[in-house]
Amino acid sequence: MKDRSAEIGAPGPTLRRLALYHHILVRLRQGGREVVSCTRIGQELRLDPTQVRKDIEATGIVGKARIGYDMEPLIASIEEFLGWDNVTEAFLVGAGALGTALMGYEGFQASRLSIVAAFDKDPEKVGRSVHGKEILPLSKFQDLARRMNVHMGIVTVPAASAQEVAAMMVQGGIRAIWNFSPIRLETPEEVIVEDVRLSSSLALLSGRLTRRLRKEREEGAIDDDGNEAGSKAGL
Amino acid sequence: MKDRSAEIGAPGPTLRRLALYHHILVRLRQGGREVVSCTRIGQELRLDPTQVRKDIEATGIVGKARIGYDMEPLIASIEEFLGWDNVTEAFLVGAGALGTALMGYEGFQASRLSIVAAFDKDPEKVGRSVHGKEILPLSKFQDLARRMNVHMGIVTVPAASAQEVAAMMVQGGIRAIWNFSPIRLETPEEVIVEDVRLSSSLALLSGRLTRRLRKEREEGAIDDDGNEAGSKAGL
DNA sequence: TAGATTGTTAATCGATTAACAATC
DNA sequence: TAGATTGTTAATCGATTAACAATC
Repeated sequence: MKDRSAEIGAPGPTLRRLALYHHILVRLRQGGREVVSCTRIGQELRLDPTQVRKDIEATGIVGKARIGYDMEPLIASIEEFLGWDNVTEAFLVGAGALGTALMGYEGFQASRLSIVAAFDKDPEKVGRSVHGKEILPLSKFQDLARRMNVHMGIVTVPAASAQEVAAMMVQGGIRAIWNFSPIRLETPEEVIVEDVRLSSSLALLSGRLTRRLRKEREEGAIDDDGNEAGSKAGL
Repeated sequence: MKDRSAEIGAPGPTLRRLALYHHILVRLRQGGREVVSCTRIGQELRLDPTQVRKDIEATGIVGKARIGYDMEPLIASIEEFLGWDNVTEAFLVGAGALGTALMGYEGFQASRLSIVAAFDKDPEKVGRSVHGKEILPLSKFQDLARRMNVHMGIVTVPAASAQEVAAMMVQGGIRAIWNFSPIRLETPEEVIVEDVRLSSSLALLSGRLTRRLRKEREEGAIDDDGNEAGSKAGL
């Protein structure tokens, strides 16, 4: 009865891990490997083999007991499940540092993401070309998105304009938004939003680092004449 | 007895959300607001107020029943908890598209992250300057990191060299690594690693988008002479 | 055959959400 | 005072991990 509507097909953590498996499998295939077990994949990523199995099961493929999975069908199955079997075309809005980087990023080959156009509201930027693609004015977004049947939008504008850009994307028929801004986008439920929150990621890292360093400083400061009192037996 | 060692102070989700709260609070403060309740923060982010309260509680601050929290101490408390009360200096390795973008990224002001130097192994890049900072050769990393007491490293090199770079960082005394490569870094347990997996994030988005579009196409294809049979009452 | 691995069900774990007394 | 909100404990939920039969 409950339909969160975000949960299509598989839970988020599974989708995310499948991308990691894919990366490893492609590497193993290059090394000439033709079969692979969940145990093996789990070793590479330090994940529980049962978890790997469940994730792979979600893609619908069946393996062979005692052997594992045939490499080619497994990779194909993951690619189909992630939509990486065909090119996904996307429009990017916000040709700043981050947007420009994404346009030139080499890491999207596996996913076959193709950023086919970039838009910016800054007249200074419009007309310039980034990684071989001309930056277009925002006014052309909606018409082009519909005509070219582009369903994915990438938001790399500052927080202040992100909501406005998202609304425009929805108007242009965009169905999935990759959001690099730090705000929560309000969108109709038929639109899928995935947030990349760099500041949250950094918060985790800096929060833990700070606490660790503070703690060590405190421990080291018990004795203040150079002896590091709090440290465990030196390794 | 169990010490996962990653769980210092607060669970990951809490740290991540605190960054979101911080962003909203700063905005509300700019608007002149002097107190704020968890209910209010929750509304902005569509989060359960109880969850917001628990997260805030983790920072150690106490509020006032019926009122909420005083804005200034609350922001200060979050900043202290995340280590955002002081500048964190970081070294970045890999001056490609992504690395360059991070160096010029405007979104790090709140966290007071300062990327003080960038390194690259490509002699072509070494010596050039990016956003006002000269790119240095990898060979200088360890010595500089120790001399300047830099504890955070940012990895924006391709997968193939990421492990090698991480090892070098550890050797240079780096204690926290922000990893943008798609591989799992092997590091001693005193090093904190936070992965930003763009391909996993994209997998989630493209996987769901693909399944949704495929499903709609199937539904729409029941009747193939132009009537969109599967669609719900048009809005 | 022996044993590693799949497929699947059950138990555990941790995070989220609900409930409610205390309070200003 | 009334009622919104904090602080805190209990219940729920979903994801991870463990257990184990089937199998090649």
